[in-house]
Amino acid sequence: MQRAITDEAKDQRRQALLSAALNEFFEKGFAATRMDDVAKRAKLSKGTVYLYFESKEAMFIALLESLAEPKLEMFESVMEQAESFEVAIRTLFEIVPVIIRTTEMPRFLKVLIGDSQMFPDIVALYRDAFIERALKLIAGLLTRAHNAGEICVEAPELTARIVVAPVVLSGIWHVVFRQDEASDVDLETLFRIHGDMLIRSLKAEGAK
Amino acid sequence: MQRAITDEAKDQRRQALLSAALNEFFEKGFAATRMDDVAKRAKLSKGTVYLYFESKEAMFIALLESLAEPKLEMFESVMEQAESFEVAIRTLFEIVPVIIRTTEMPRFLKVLIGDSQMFPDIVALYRDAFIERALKLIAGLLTRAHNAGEICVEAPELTARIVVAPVVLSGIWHVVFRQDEASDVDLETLFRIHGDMLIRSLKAEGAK
DNA sequence: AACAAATAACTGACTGGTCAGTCAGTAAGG
DNA sequence: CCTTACTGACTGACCAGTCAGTTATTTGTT
Repeated sequence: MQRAITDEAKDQRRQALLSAALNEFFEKGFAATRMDDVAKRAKLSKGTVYLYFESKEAMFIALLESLAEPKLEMFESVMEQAESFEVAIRTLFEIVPVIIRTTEMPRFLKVLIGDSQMFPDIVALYRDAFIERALKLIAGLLTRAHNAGEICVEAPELTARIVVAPVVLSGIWHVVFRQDEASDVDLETLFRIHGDMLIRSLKAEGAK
Repeated sequence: MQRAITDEAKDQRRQALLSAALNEFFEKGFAATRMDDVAKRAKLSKGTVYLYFESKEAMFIALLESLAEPKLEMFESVMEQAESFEVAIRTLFEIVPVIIRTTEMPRFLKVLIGDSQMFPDIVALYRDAFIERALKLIAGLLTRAHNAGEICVEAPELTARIVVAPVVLSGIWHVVFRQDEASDVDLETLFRIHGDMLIRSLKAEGAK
C-alpha cells in the first residue's frame, strides 16, 4: 500500500474515507454501516480508519460537518447580485436540477433525516447553521422585493418554505423513490413551472 | 400476564406490537432497533414478539404495509365531492396541518426515507401503491379543473408535485427538525398562503 | 551506491460486548 | 389436567475498536 506521508496526502486520505463513509451511511444508515466496509471502499484496512477518526460516531459527525459548510456562498451571491426577484428566482431554479442530480446534497439530506433521532445535537447544528440560514436568505430576498414594490408577500418566512419545498422534495425523491433514468422527473420543467407560478402569484397580489 | 385468547385479543396484541415498533423504528432506525425494546414497549417479552412475527424484517414490512393502505379514501372523497378546484384545495389544506400534527404519517415517512435503501422492494411498493396514487389524484383534479376552464395547467403531473411539496416538507420538518412547541411553524397560515398562491397563479394564467 | 537502522503508516486477527432468534420451562385459562 | 400463551436465559453470529506485528519510506553510515 502506498503511504500517506505528507499532510496533503493525509488530507486526501481523510477525504477518501469521508466519501466512502457517505456512500455507506447513505446505503445502510449509521447503525448498519460496518467500519470494515468503509475501509474497504476507501481501499484501506479497518485499523487505518482509526488513525484518522476516533470512532464511528466521530466519523459520522466529521462527515456531516464537512458537508454542512460549503455551497451557501454561491447561493448567497446569486441572491445579492440579482437585479430583481424574478431574475434571482429564475437563476436559482436553473441551478437546482444540476445540484440535485450531481452533488451529494440529496444523499446527505437522506442520511441526516434517516439518523436524525440518533444525533439530535448534530441535526440542530445543521438546522441552525445551514437550513435556517438558507430560509432566511430566501425570506430576505422576498422582503427586499416586497419593499421595492416588486411583489407582495404576506409572511416571508412561511413563503420561503413554499419556495424551497419542491427543491427538498425533488432531492429526496431523486435518491429515495427514483426507479430508473427513463422515468426520471423532468426537473428543468418542474422548476421552470414552479418559478413561473411563484412570480405570477406574488406579482398578482402586488398589482391588486 | 393477561393472555390473548380470542382472535380479537390477538389482533389487538399485533396492533400494540406494530405501534411499539413504529416508535422504536422511528427513534432508532431499523438496524439499531432492539426487538427486546419493542417487546418491552408493548409490555411483552421478546419471545412473544416471535409468536406474532417471523422476524425483525417481517415485522418491519408488516408495519409499513399496515400504514400504507388507509387515509387515501378520505382524501379521494374530498377530491371528488368538491364543487371546484378552489374548494378542493382549500378543504385539503385545512386538513393537512391536523394530519401532520396528529397522525403517524410523518413519523412513518421518516422511517421509510431512513431505511429506504435497505428495503427497496417495500419502498417501490409504497411509492406505487400510495404516493404515485396520491400524485395522480392531484394531477386528475388539476386536469379536470383545466378542462372545465377553471384554471390553466401546463403539466399536471409536475404541478401536482409542487402542490404536494410543502406537505411533505412540513411533515418531515415536524418530526426531524422541530425543536419545541414554542417555535413551531404556523402550519395553518402556511397552507392558507400556499393555497392562495396556487389558486392565484393557476387562475391568472387561465385569464390571460 | 549499498546497506542498516529508525520512523511511522498501515494491517488484520483478536476481544469483549451486543443482539436476533430459540426453546425448555412456567402458568393462565378452560 | 390439558392446552397454549407467554417468558427469558441461552447461543451463535456479528462487529466496533485494539494492538502487536508488517512494511514503505527516510535518514544515517560506510
